[in-house]
Amino acid sequence: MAIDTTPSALTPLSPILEAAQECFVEQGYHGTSIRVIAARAGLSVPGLYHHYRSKQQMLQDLMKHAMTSLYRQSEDALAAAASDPLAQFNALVGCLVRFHAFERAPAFIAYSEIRSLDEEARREHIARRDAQQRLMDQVIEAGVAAGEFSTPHPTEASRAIVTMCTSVAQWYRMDGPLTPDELVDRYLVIARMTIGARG
Amino acid sequence: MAIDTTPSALTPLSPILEAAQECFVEQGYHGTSIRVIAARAGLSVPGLYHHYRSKQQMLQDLMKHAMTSLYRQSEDALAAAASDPLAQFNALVGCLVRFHAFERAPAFIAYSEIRSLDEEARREHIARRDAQQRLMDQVIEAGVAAGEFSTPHPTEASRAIVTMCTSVAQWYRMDGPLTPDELVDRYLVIARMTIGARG
Amino acid sequence: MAIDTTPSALTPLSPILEAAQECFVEQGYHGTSIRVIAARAGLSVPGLYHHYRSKQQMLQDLMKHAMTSLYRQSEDALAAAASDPLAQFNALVGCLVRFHAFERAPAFIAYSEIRSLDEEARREHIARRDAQQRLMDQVIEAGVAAGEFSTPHPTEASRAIVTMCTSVAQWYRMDGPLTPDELVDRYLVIARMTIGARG
Amino acid sequence: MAIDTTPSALTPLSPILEAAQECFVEQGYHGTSIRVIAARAGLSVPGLYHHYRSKQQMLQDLMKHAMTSLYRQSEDALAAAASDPLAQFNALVGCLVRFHAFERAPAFIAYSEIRSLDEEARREHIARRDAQQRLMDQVIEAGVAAGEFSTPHPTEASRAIVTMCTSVAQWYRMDGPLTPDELVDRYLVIARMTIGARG
DNA sequence: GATGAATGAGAGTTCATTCAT
DNA sequence: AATGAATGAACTCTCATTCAT
Repeated sequence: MAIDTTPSALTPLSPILEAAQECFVEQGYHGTSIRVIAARAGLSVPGLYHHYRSKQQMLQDLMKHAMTSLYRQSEDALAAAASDPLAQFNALVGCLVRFHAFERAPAFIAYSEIRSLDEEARREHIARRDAQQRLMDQVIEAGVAAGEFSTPHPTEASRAIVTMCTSVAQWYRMDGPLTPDELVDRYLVIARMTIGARG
Repeated sequence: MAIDTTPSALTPLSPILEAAQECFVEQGYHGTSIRVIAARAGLSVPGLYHHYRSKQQMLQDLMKHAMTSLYRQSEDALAAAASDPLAQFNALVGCLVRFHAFERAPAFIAYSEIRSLDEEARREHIARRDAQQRLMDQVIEAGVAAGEFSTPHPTEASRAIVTMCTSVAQWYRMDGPLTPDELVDRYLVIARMTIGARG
Repeated sequence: MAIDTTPSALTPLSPILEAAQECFVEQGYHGTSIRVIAARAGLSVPGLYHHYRSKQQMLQDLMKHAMTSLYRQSEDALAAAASDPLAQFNALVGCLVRFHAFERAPAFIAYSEIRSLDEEARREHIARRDAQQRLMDQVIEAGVAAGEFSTPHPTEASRAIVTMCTSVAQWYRMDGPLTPDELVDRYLVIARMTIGARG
Repeated sequence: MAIDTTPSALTPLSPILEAAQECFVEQGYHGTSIRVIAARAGLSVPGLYHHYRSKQQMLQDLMKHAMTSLYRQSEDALAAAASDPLAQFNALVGCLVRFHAFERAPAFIAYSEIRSLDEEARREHIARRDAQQRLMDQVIEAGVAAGEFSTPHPTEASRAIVTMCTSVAQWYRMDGPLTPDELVDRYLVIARMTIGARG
């Protein structure tokens, strides 16, 4: 089974957002000061404010960028795969694992800084997260309906699988013992067992 | 299969730590000020310092309390269960799910505030977390060695299972659609499939 | 005619408000930084915030203190005077002149920083200012009704008289050529002519 | 007595100064940022600096323009009037009232932002203000010397009358209950009473 | 055992101003 | 003539922490 592990071509961030992203990963949103973001980006503080209205704005831009990127990649992966449930499942799990392995920083922030978002942005973010979860829910439901998957608890299994993929962002290192391809292969095997995929 | 879902008897926290815990869950360590902890605990700020050396101290106490509680409960659950791999696995997964369902706040902090710990405390915390992970690793390895579990990737499966249990702390509500017993039942089913437990 | 020019016993301000008041007079509200208030009061910046919620709060306290003091003194002066229109008029003008001569700083701020007040405080302040103006309006109306005052334009005369008294705060110096008694005497003469008081 | 209430033909301000003037009236000099002036004038910030050296420069230009306009109008009004004291007094008071009614913004700034001027500009401004006051002083002194005015305190009366005229800028509205002509008429009556003009 | 008062340091943000283009 | 981008300094305000009482 040939799996495309080409690094996902995430549209690049501005140097400022890149700096903010690194800081948020390392210290968290509230643990990061505007001053260290500016220093990391090689600008003065007002130089930074020339481009972004506030620290909160940077966080919102980062979160939106991460979630829409993941969603788009997921849609693309599903569209490119065969339409049978197992192929769809493989495509989606592969996409999730790759995203969280290759794009660790945005992926990490996307679920660790939800509470740091202002109310409205938080609502929007959660809506995006739920839409992302629904992609997996639907693929699994389709597989169960087709008799391809045998899990008795599709909803919980769906959540469990998304969670295990998401958590890759917390520990995976490209220079660690597992190549990206190996990582994806193993997670596909595990995920298929979790839902009781045939074969 | 009778599963004990008695709320785990976690040794109670001081009112101050209880207040700090709630704040850390809602706003994060860096997003929480000493003043709001004091207010929540019904004390003055110096009153709080009379009991705890610093905000960092509170975090360390909370993290240690959470991790040692979980570890002790895990040991107890394993000791109380039959010694065959499946029983041990069931006991450990059940313990994890229950802990993260009943003790959401400490469980949530235990993995969301790692980076907020001072260096030494962080090292200790990570050591505890790894020890906790090793419990699952060992149970799964034993099952695989005994031919009871069929997963080809025990290490990754172990991590995946711990992760799915841990994530319960993020969404489970006692007043939601699933009773604790149902929750544990379903996660046991899913986890056993994930490792390919026999039967 | 014996006029009591005892310095009005304005309830004293806290050292912080005293400092803020001086700064606001010299530099204006927006031209005054919290730091210079703190320095003038002999405190650190947070020391100042321990007592007052914000710079705006200091301004509001000062404005309210000034306006209520003036109003109370006006009421007292009117109550202590004979009830005939001229006596009432003399009492009120004398009170106004004395207040703006002795309490130059609060008096000056009370009309120079209205636009610096937050919306609600501004509404309240204007209500107090209007109530103060109404005291003069009523005294003059009574004198006109009684045939004691002959001005054909009581409303405008009332405003003009209050204004001329108010403006004393802008130039009068206790160590200047006019003693307070002389000042009051002259303004009484002028004000009585303005409304065409009999005799 | 025919009073000319033609709106005083103040030489027009540049759009930038016009914008600055409005801002200074609404927020004060220190409460106004260069950015909001630029926005109001429909220019970029550097575009604004192309025309004016600094915010202080704008203020100085505005203040000088206001004071010289008022002085020139006063001279013109005095020159156009008959030479007897009452006619001169009427002309000057009428001019003052009209200026402060028609040119509220410059008039308001001219006395509310004195302390915001740099030292040298402040000295010049105060000299202009004193010269303006002297016009009134002289007219009143002449009337007293001629036995036309009976005030025993010409200096204070002069200040009081200028103040009452000046304060028109703070409250008069062209769309309010008083037409400009009525306003001028009433203030003339009041002012003449204040100095005890004959007849 | 508890608190009102205080503080140095630093938070996010905006200031007036300049410069390369 | 005009602007996007940049900056040092300063803004209001809050931080974690301490100390005299």
